[in-house]
Amino acid sequence: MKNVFDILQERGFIAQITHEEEVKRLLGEKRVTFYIGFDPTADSLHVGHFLQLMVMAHMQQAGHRPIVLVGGGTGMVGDPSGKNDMRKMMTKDIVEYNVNRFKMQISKFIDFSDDKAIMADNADWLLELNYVEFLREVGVHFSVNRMLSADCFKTRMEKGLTFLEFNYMIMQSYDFLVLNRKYDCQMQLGGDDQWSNILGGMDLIRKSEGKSVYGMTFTLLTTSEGKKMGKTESGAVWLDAEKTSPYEFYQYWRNISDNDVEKCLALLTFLPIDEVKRLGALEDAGINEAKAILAFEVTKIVHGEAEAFKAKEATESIFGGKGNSDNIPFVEISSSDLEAGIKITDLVLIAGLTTSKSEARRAVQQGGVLLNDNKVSSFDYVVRANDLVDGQMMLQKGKKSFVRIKLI
RNA sequence: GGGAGGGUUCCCGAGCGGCCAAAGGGGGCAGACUGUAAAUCUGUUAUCUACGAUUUCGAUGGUUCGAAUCCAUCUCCUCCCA
Repeated sequence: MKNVFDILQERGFIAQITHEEEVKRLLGEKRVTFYIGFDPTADSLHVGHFLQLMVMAHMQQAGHRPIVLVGGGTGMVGDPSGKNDMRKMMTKDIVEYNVNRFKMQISKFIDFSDDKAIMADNADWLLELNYVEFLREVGVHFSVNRMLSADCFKTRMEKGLTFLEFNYMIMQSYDFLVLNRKYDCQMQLGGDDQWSNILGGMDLIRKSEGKSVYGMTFTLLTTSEGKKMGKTESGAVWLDAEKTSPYEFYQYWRNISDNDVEKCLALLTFLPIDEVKRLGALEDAGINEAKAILAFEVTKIVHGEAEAFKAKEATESIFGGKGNSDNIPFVEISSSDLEAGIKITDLVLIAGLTTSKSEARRAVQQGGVLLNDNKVSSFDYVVRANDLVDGQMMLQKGKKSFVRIKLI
């Protein structure tokens, strides 16, 4: 059986690693307990978290034991790494709410049965710390000079850094120590922006326990243009179906840039690496087809096969003229409203294709709104019952946004 | 604690009494070209009961016929000194 380290490496996950040889040996030898932390900065996981979950899944498949650490405590402070400005402080209630959402979502991806994985929340130990005791036990081991020279504080040295945030690194380091004592956790993994924080924890464990532990970071999901992946005009791409529908989710990957196809296939799907390479090397129509596979596979992992299939069918129906149009997202309007006549701008707004009537109006003026495949020529147009085709209407804005209008 | 500078529309950043819904850039959206890609070009980018009206320039109150622009108080941020 292949060492999971090699798998992660050939798929392009690994960015930095503390002791390559030791880690590789360790992972090949025995069951290793490792952890990744997730701070509850929002009420849903997003694509960046998904990458971390994929790593966990690979590790778990190789027989190692993941600890999912939810940051109910660290979330109260906020990680300054790589941030230009201080995050807004979240209230306790929001943090708690988000923590619960995270726990629910994560349990869909990781198998927690039979002690195969552990869920922990650092609120359990961070919130009740005694300040002076903590300083004496943990604080002594940190050199402020060294911390300040850490890369993750660089940008903040210019713009200002509060003591609150400065402590984040120490809290995260302490997490590692606690998990090491409690579960014999030997590795911390994370996004590459977590490198400094991970090193902090390793140092702390070495100094206070005299034990060697390891750290590994993963490449951040960026587009070939260097932007963070998983952002759209309407915000992040969420894993929560309520916040980003499976169809939208599918579409995001279907529209990915040519240059990013191979990377995404390797990182975000379980397709064999040879297949990934083959698909990534395709050109023209081929690479376009590879995107369909990518979209399907990723959607399948996140939302399940049935939803992935629906998204695919909807897509084929819209863009390929075949397939089942029943799966295209829809909104419902009442037949009495339709009887009275609905202005096209209102309909566009109801359908969620724009966020204001002004925007809807502009879209119509620019020739960007189509009703049942016909360009709507005037924003004064009133939609009536005779616009129904087979009892419904297809409303389109631009080239890619489609919504069915159904009657209730 | 003292001093200096600053908070402008999604973001950056001009404006410093009327010509300001506010230059320019980025981003977004739409159109052309395409492969639901990238690049490029064009238009557009507060809201609405829309040739007009309403709300926006950290907050509140004031001066003025009229304020993003002036004054007062508050608040937050950055820098320098302690």
